[in-house]
Amino acid sequence: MREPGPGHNSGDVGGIAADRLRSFVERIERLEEEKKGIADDVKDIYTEAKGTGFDVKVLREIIRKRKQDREDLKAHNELLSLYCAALGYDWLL
Amino acid sequence: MREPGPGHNSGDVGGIAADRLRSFVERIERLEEEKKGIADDVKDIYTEAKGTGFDVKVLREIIRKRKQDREDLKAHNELLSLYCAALGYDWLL
Amino acid sequence: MREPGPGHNSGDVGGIAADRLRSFVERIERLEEEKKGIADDVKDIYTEAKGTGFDVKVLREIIRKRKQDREDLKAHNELLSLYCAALGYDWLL
Amino acid sequence: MREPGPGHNSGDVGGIAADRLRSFVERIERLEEEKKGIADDVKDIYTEAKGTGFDVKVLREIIRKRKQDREDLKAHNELLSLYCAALGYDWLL
DNA sequence: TTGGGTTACCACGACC
DNA sequence: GGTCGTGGTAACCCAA
Repeated sequence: MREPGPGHNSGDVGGIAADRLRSFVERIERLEEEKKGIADDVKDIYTEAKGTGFDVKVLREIIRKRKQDREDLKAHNELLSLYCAALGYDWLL
Repeated sequence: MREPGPGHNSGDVGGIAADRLRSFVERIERLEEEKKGIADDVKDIYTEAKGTGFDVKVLREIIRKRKQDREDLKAHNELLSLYCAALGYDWLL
Repeated sequence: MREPGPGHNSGDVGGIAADRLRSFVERIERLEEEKKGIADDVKDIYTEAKGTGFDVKVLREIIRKRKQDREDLKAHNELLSLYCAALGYDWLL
Repeated sequence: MREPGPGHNSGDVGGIAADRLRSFVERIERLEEEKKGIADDVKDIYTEAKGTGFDVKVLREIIRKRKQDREDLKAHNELLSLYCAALGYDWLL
């Protein structure tokens, strides 16, 4: 059949590469699913921690703080690199 | 050593199961990293789609709408039409 | 007093026009506060609209779309239709 | 004319209180405009500061840090209130 | 069980 | 094109 029925267009449709487009959609949705799975795992861990008697809110704060510390450190290092580069002190890194 | 040195507490500290807590933190941070990796992959796909000539914003809208419940989407669209009609904003649809 | 006490530098400090800088900070923070106040007012209106029975999400969508350029909106909608047609996702519109 | 022409509905339309709805839209858009005006003012100040020789990025960081300090302080005080309430030490505040 | 407040994530737009 | 800041949406938690 040269003209696929409704619900599944395989060639160009209105000048659009339908297959290509569908492929993008599927790849993205597949990854989004994976991501959601992981997010659920994280949630489970928080739940488990709570069940063990830990305060979830505090735990979240620890995770958050650690993350921002890492980011600050990263920013710091980048600045350092920048300055060293500007000063010709690359050997210092 | 019964009293671990600073920087690495292994037993109960102030009545807290430090190992346990550390384990939670590490598991969560590990998963968060994975999650970020996937998010980056998704971003790459959007970039690729853009390079192929697709409109990323429209693509995102399709992905977003597809993960909504069909009934909810239908109800939302109808309400939107209704409001626009009431306001004389039909050009907006 | 040539050497202002700690906590309030009025002249040049380390070659920096401290007063000037402080003035900028204060003016900005003042405006930011105003901005926040208005943002809160907006939120209140949405709440009020909700209380009157309107769907806030739809209302937000109208506001959002109205501040887009008409031509851009038209182009976007057309592209969306096109993609959906190509994918057989017409139910999504 | 009891039936207003297209573009301006004043009574109930499709069971919708059009006037009410339009009023919400207008109030919100009015405030959003004000907000934008203020945001522009802020931008101008940054521009002015830049013209005076200040590093805008650093200035932004100062504003940001001060804001988060205020928020941390707020959080701290709330926690303090909470604990005092829990302990019956309200007189301490 | 649901509604409302809070929080975190994510996408969009502005600026550089 | 890359970054930053902001706004919206959805998830989670608590209270009723």
